[in-house]
Amino acid sequence: MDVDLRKVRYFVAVAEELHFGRAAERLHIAQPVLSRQIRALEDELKVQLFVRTKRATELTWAGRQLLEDARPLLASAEAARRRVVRAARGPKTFTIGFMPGITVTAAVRAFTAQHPGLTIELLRTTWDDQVEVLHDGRADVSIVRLPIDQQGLTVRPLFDEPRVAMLPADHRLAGKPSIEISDLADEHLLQHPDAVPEWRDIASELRDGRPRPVPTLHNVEEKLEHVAAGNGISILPLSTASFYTRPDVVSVPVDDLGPNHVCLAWTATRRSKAVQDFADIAIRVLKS
Amino acid sequence: MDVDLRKVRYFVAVAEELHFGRAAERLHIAQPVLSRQIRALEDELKVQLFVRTKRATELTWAGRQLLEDARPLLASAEAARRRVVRAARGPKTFTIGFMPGITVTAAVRAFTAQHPGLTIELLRTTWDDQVEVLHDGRADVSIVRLPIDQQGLTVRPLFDEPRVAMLPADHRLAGKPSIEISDLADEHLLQHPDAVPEWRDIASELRDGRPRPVPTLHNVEEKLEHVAAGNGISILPLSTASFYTRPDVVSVPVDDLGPNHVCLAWTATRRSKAVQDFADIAIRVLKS
DNA sequence: CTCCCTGATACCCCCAGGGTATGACAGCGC
DNA sequence: GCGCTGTCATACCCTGGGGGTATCAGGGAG
Repeated sequence: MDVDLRKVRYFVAVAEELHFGRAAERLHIAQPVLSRQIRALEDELKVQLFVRTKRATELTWAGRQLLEDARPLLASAEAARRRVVRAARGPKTFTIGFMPGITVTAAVRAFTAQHPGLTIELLRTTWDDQVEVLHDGRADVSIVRLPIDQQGLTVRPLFDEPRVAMLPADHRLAGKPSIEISDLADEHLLQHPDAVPEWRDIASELRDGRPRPVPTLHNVEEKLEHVAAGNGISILPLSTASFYTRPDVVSVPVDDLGPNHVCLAWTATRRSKAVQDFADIAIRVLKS
Repeated sequence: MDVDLRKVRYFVAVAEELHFGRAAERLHIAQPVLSRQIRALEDELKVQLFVRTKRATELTWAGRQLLEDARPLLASAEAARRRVVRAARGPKTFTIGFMPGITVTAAVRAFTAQHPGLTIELLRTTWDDQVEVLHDGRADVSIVRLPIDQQGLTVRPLFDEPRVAMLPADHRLAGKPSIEISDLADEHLLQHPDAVPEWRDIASELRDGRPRPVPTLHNVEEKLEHVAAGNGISILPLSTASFYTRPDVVSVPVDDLGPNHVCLAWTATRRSKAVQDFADIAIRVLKS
């Protein structure tokens, strides 16, 4: 009748390892058990998932299809579970994720007025986990900065805001009224290249596409610390830049840098009146 | 570890019936078994899902949350299963749902050229099942006519097309160069009111909101048969209207009727290169 | 030809999911 | 107040399936 999620999880392990022994080890079960579970799954679906030749294991087309579907399925099961556990705590709570520098007060106020019985929680996110908190059920909605992986999410645009370059106070460009991206071509960018798509182009043009290693800096404070130390520069949305101020770092407008798109996102598979209401309010209140 | 989908299904039955006995009957299992399974689910999640007073069963907040998440979860499990079974058939097939009257040839051509190894199947849908085929895994993408329930789907607009009124050839308005919605206020509309949102307004204005019973007509042929018989009128997108022609039914443009929005939709939780590629091509080729 | 690597098979144990019979308790009718 | 009824929980049994270990079977490498 229903597929067994345990078997699906086992399947994913085998599909990823392409090796029953290693997969079994990873799952902390014995190899024969795993062989039998996979065979049981194949029997249930009446479909062959792997071609086992002696000496090699590989996926069939059906297996590829299942692998494609399995991960989101397991993820949404896990997210549902987390949401249920969370819901048990309060009469009803509603968690809003937000990136630092974004002001959600107005939307929260209006939403509270409309849902007096609801406990509203705020969850500060970073660029890395702004989407993750939705998938794992930690937040009901999240105010995100593009670009994000929109996979499995419903995303509604709220507003755009300009981005600025953060430079050490003693940098040669510090104090200029405005600069262009190409002025920064030789600088080391202290963030994931996806966060600043424009960078890829100038970087590959000017440096032959040799990407410099990107340090993993997960929050603004750390980035600014490195900027101040002269290890590189950072591109930030204006509101974030003006939220974190320190004397040894200055911000400079960049003429030809596209704006940062701020959106509201939530899990696409959920229909909840609260989520819908919040979306309506946020779009009305925050949309520029 | 993973939630058991069987238990979740059982939970949904109890949550819907709010009665263990009836739910058990619906599930074709004995009532004590169901009681025990629900309790096991509660223990697993370490959360109370129902408040059982003698004489009544109702949901806790956690239960409400689970009910909200459970149905999409079960649906996506079922859809994944169907897709896997389908994938077992061919080396790789890609199924495109479409509403009658929509020409997909151009997009399919371009897509075939890009994916020579892929077998492309076309699945004709109706207004009722255009979304269903996505949720149950019968199609990978579907070309839909709004309004639809966008729950769980990613929807990209393709183009708009005008809609016309289909009238019996001997109707008093037949042959007019164009009419307005209000001219049709007294007519019986032979389709689901959601399909023609403008209707609700004039219907409630002019007839005190008493909705006439809507016959369940699932395809265009049946609708036109009834139109010809004088049982009512129908609103159709222009391309559909010109696709089905018969001498005893005529089409008349309606000035103040909004256009029909044609979109491409697919399941939001899926990331597949094929789906993404088709979306890019369809938007490029079909977008007006 | 032999050895090793890898998945499959055989067999055991035990728990969980199915069943039936019955209990406990609230509300209602008389 | 007593008994009836409706409803969920408890007690107990049986079977199947998921976990384990020991071992087999077959292909490649040397």
